[in-house]
Amino acid sequence: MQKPISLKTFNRLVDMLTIIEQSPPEQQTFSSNELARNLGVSDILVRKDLNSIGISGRPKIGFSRQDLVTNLEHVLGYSGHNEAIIVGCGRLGRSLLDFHLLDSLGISLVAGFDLTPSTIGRLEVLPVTKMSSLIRRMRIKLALVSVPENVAQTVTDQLIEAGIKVIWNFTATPLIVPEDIHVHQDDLRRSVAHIQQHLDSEES
Amino acid sequence: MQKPISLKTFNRLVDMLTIIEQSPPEQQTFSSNELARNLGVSDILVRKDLNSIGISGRPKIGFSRQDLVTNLEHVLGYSGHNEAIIVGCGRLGRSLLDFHLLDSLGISLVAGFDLTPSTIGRLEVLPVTKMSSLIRRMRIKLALVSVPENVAQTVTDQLIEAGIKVIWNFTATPLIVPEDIHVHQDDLRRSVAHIQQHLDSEES
DNA sequence: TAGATTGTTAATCGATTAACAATC
DNA sequence: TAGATTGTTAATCGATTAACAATC
Repeated sequence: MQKPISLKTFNRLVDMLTIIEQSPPEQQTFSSNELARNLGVSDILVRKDLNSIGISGRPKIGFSRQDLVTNLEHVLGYSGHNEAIIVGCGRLGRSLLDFHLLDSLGISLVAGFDLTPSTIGRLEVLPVTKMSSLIRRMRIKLALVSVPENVAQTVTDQLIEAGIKVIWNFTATPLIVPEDIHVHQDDLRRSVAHIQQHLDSEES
Repeated sequence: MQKPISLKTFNRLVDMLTIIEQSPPEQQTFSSNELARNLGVSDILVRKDLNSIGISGRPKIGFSRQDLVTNLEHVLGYSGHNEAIIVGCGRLGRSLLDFHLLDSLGISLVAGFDLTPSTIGRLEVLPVTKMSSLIRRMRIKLALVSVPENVAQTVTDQLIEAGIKVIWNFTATPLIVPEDIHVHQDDLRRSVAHIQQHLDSEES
């Protein structure tokens, strides 16, 4: 009966894994204090977070690298490799397709879909008419959506109908989906708003 | 003596503006309930958020579109247009350069920098040696950083030295900066982690 | 007026921190 | 042992919600 971890804790755990991966490989232990400094939070919070997913440290020593990496990767689901498709291959879609960072994080795009077929890099862009059958045939569960705003909901409905379970939405349109489907909203707009606010305060 | 708005409120305000912009232009008023449903939060919270930035509604009527748009744009800093540069024009950098969504959100990239000069679309990629002087000459305040992890901190130091005040960090390296510099961390890794977790739970 | 919707004050809930005991 | 670091329990803080009064 583990209680679910909060979004804030989850995000900090992702950041901790990043910090550890970027540390020199010979460093075998990390104190909560060291992680806390890098994260910009308190050491108590780091210990709480780690304890909550079953990682415990040793007094006077800290947390072992091995332990941290194994557990964090497990909890964060980094072990698996997932196939995905992308719908809408305009400018944004093309950027994402060409975006090998996704690869390195364990997501591989197997096909793109658009009204007009083409090829981008080594990836085929197929006509939307073939979308549903490919999703079914390859049992794809993840779709990136970067279509024009006015068709976002229609495309979403088709994706779900075909068996997609997780949607990464790069449009600004809030998508309406059934309970069991998860939408991850890209927050470029939020990012830009934050940045602009800081720039504004800079000028004044 | 306005008290500063919280990050969560800020994010909801961004989303509210998006919802309003996407609604049919003839819709002149919005009830807190309607906005709340679209945001997936309670109506009370929507009113609290709006009140906190000085927007008030009218009982039985709701909030006026005009009022919402004007105030939200002002608070969120959408009015201005900001120039930025990008350092590191590898795959990720190129995607960002070609990413006209940034334009539409009020950020225009004026130049890219890399070890080897080139041209991407209509944008010049200049050698890094010219970076500092251009930042000074054009009084650029915002830089997007998408360099290899191992030079991220060095590049950051140069940027700050040249007068950059806000850094949008697309590397995973946590950047160390003075108090008065703001770093906005891109959270692609967090996004991917969230998505993978949902995919994992789907499989079980 | 009656009904709908806003705004405010108090209550609740969850996340963070403080204090301190436990342990290597 | 003494010192450093973890882990736990209680206190604090902030954000959300509930209840209800105000108003068009």
